[in-house]
Amino acid sequence: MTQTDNVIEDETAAAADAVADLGPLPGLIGYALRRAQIAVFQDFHLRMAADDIRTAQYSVLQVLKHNPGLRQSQVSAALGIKRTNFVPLLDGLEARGLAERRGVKGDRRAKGLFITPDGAAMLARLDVMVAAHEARFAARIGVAGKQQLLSLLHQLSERASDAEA
Amino acid sequence: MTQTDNVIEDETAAAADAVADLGPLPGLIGYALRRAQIAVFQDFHLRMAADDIRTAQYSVLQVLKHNPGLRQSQVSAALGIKRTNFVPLLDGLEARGLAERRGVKGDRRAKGLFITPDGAAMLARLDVMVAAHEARFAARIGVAGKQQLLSLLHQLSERASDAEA
DNA sequence: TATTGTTATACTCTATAACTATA
DNA sequence: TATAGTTATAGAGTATAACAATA
Repeated sequence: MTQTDNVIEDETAAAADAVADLGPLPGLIGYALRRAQIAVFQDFHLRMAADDIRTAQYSVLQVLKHNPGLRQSQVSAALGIKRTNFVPLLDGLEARGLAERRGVKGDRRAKGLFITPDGAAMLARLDVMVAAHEARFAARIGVAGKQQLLSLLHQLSERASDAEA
Repeated sequence: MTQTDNVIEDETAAAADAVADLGPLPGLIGYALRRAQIAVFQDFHLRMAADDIRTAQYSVLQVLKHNPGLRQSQVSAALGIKRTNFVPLLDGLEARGLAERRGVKGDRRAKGLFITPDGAAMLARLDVMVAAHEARFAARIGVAGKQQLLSLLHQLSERASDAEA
């Protein structure tokens, strides 16, 4: 019957551009950011699926490694995670023996967070995969391109000055 | 008594960098993308809050404007939204009189989507705010920086070639 | 049989209020 | 009275399975 020029059969991604006119969307920073983030995170999650680790969990392990004993609230704040949502996140890591809560001398309310030996071993393995993941995308834009990109992204996420509209 | 005025108690963002060592995270493309996307989308949502419009809704209105009569599945695919999740999204726009489903001649299963006059008027107003939003972030990185950024982001979200690892 | 739109459902992420035990 | 961690909960966003009508 109606045999339209149906080129791509990919249901979710990519097929987009060919089918419909997206208007001003591709020229918007936010739209391009979202698309790129989906592509990058998809690859990340695929590589981490075997170890059942998500981006937030990986980030927490990194912060614990670099800041042993930091208080729970400070860790969550450093990663932009609400302390209330951070509780079950850390529960999961602790239940798997990858992280640990310990008491803090001088303040019995607070808890200092630590990465366990098992967690450190896990993180070392993850870092290998993250390096491969990172290299994949760095290869697309080159070393100079990656530095340019990180610089631009950092400027976008910098706290807005009060002088701005 | 406790006069907690409208001063923003910045619990989540920004305070991060000073407190903790984030290790390799700031050097990762994915982490920088996520941070930038949060900053940009936060501004977008703040500006659109008064009109109760989200990014996905704005995107749909744009696609309907530029592709009147496109089938529902094609619109959702163009935006990377699963057709099953697209149903309630469009329901919302239709209930507000901003978009419309019409029958398609030749295929009584399909529905062609259209933006209504009210939707077009709404979109025109939104576009003014989106322009201001976009200008805010473009100002941070300059015109050349924005073009560089869009180019780099596009390269990252391009469909991976089979040649890649 | 396959496709279009739909319903139901579940899981993750994120956000708010309120509790506890300390300070 | 305020703070650190916690619980409960609700709302988005996103995922899969299955159905009815139609092709």
